[in-house]
Amino acid sequence: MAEHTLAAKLDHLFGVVRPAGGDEYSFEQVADAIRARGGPTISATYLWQLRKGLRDNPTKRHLEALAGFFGVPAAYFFDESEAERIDAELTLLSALREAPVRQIALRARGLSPKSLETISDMVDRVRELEGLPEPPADTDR
Amino acid sequence: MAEHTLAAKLDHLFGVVRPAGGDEYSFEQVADAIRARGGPTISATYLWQLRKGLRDNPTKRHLEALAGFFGVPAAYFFDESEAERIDAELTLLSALREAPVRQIALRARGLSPKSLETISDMVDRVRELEGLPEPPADTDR
DNA sequence: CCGCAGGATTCACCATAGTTGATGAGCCCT
DNA sequence: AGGGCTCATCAACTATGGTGAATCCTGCGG
Repeated sequence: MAEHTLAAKLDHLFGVVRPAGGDEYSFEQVADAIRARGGPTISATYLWQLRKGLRDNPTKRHLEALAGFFGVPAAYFFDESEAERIDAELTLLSALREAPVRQIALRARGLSPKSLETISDMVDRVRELEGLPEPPADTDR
Repeated sequence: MAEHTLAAKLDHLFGVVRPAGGDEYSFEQVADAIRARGGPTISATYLWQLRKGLRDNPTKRHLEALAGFFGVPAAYFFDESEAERIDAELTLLSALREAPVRQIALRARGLSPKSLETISDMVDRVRELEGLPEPPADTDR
């Protein structure tokens, strides 16, 4: 199930870390974003090849760029245990990449259970009102 | 002092991890040892180039092989500050382990900016009501 | 139905990661 | 004082990592 090939990991990342809206990043988008971050050039085609497993064995610089973009340490692509640890946090991590969400999470800490529940309900309600799909499952635990 | 180029790191490893006797491994010895361990082929010349900095940017497999031989995690060869920064982020996440907070963060994703702001305000208000101190600073940025 | 806009594939090609082979400087024998 | 070893360095060459342009899909507006 949990293939620990590079392709599988990348595929997983694509699935989990998404742009604000909802659908996965396109290869093109990722390529552009990486260039924009000051990373090395990387072609959309190549990203596709890596994800599909047609190419494994990218260079150090490209690994750095990928790790940087997806917000994981480079070790994610190497170490198995590290990868697992991070996987547990990943959905939450990508959610927290958006500043406002982050803001809310940080400040919600320490509130009484009752208040938290109220807020949680409110979020769900708004979600419903805005016609959003079911949220991704909490992978942890 | 601590150059954090790949070359410097490799050089350091050569200096520090030595065979039983005393003197450094030769490039040839390392190349052979890596092949013997079932790793990919790697030429002595190439090792030299890497150590001298004439080549940086090796492939994933070669990085794995080097890390394996010298007994360090592959992450060793990547930028430390970046890794630390991301690790800090991940640690922050485990601070947010409390299920309800987590729940809120996950489901707040994708909401309109306006809604997010409203919720954020609400959280602050409740926080105030419950007499909680100023929230912890956002370590990002 | 038609076109067309954006994305996934495909594939031939180019740049460079990585190799092979040669050169020469030390070092140890005898 | 010179042959034979080992090793670092250099200079072509090769293999493969990585790219760009063309092609195939798919959904969508007219």
